[in-house]
Amino acid sequence: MPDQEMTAEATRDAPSQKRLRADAQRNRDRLVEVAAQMFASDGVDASLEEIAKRAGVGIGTLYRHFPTREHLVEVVYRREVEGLCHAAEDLAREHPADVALELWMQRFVDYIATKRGLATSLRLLLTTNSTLFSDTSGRVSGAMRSLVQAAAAAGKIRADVDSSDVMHALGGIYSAPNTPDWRERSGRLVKLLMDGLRFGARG
Amino acid sequence: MPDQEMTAEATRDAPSQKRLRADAQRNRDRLVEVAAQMFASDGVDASLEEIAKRAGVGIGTLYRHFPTREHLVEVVYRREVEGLCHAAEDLAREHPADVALELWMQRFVDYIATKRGLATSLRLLLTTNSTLFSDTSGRVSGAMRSLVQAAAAAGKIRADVDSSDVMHALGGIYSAPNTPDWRERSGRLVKLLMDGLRFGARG
DNA sequence: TAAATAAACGGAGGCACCTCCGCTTTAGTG
DNA sequence: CACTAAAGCGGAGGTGCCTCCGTTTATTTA
Repeated sequence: MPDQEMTAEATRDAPSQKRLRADAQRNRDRLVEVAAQMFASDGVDASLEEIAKRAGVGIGTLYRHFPTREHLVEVVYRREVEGLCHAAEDLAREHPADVALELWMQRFVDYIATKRGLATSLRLLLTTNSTLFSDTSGRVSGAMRSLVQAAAAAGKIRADVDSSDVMHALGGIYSAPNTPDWRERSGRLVKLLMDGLRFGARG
Repeated sequence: MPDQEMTAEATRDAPSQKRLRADAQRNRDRLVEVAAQMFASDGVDASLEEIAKRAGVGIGTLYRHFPTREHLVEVVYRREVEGLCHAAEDLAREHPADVALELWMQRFVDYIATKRGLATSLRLLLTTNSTLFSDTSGRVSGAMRSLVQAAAAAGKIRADVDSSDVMHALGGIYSAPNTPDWRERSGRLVKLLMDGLRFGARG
């Protein structure tokens, strides 16, 4: 068996599959956009009919583009990761290396917040569609690595740390309970971590 | 935190929780009975309304007893395991040790068949409610162990095998694809295994 | 045995899911 | 442009989920 299922390949902005008609593309984009908001605010069980309505399309259109809820979740998730990785590049361009790293980590917290919301649905996806996990976690840690290395090379943070250590330090965010003050606590954790990283930097 | 959630404790026939009113107990039993059949034939996504109807109760009654689909699945699953373990004792009493073992393994195949049907829903349960898994897998392998040891002691099968090896041999059944002829193939596997076990027995 | 009360019942109703197919729009072609 | 085939749209409708609450029934008490 050459490839098993071909679940939801097209990441959309790369026209890898087939050129969509302009209106179809527009609708699809809006759906993903709205779904991302809804999933973030209401959890993955957000009503698909509501998503369709807010995107200004019929429920049929939603289902044509995303045959199951999981398809939609996957696309949103990939988009989230994509955004996170892009942000790393942009931040690196526009800020001093250590600031870029800090801002990115704050953004990472947002990302985790989304991911927690998606958790239940993702659990299913990640066991089924295991490439999804390796794909994305690889990309994310890659982004972090380049930020850390850049900051270290610029002397903005100490040189004796490995990006995987930093990643590991952020791990605390995952395991922390989902309390209402989770967001603030995580923010403080990032600041603290940055202090630790800056301490003893040569720059 | 002493105990986390207390999900669906009462296994029913042990009045561990609270004495139910006679009619309530009757309805509950019927629901579980019907659900077991329906899950087996239609998969875990069987319609709950249909289950209620066939059990001759209203949908409200079903939901009072089992607030979520998962609760119902869990009870059915536990009941399945219970039955399997009881069967081990009964068979051991009524048949020569090796025959008992063989019959039980055939029954084990049926059990797996159910479990596969339940797989999707169970996956969720088994990650959430981890005691469920350790509970049941312990009980099952315990039942198998006593059958194997009895047969070995009686000289009906060779003595140089461990029950965990037999368990492991049955593992092939799990991983085998879910083809239509799965049942027959599994049946033959059991026979084959028994031949292997009997070979060289002193009895 | 009759009355009182707590427990259980059941199904209507509201909401979400998803399919199906007649209608509309787009992107080519002459 | 006008025309047409293909692509896309959308929402009605059938089904299942789950809650809520007025009605029924088992059990207790007198």
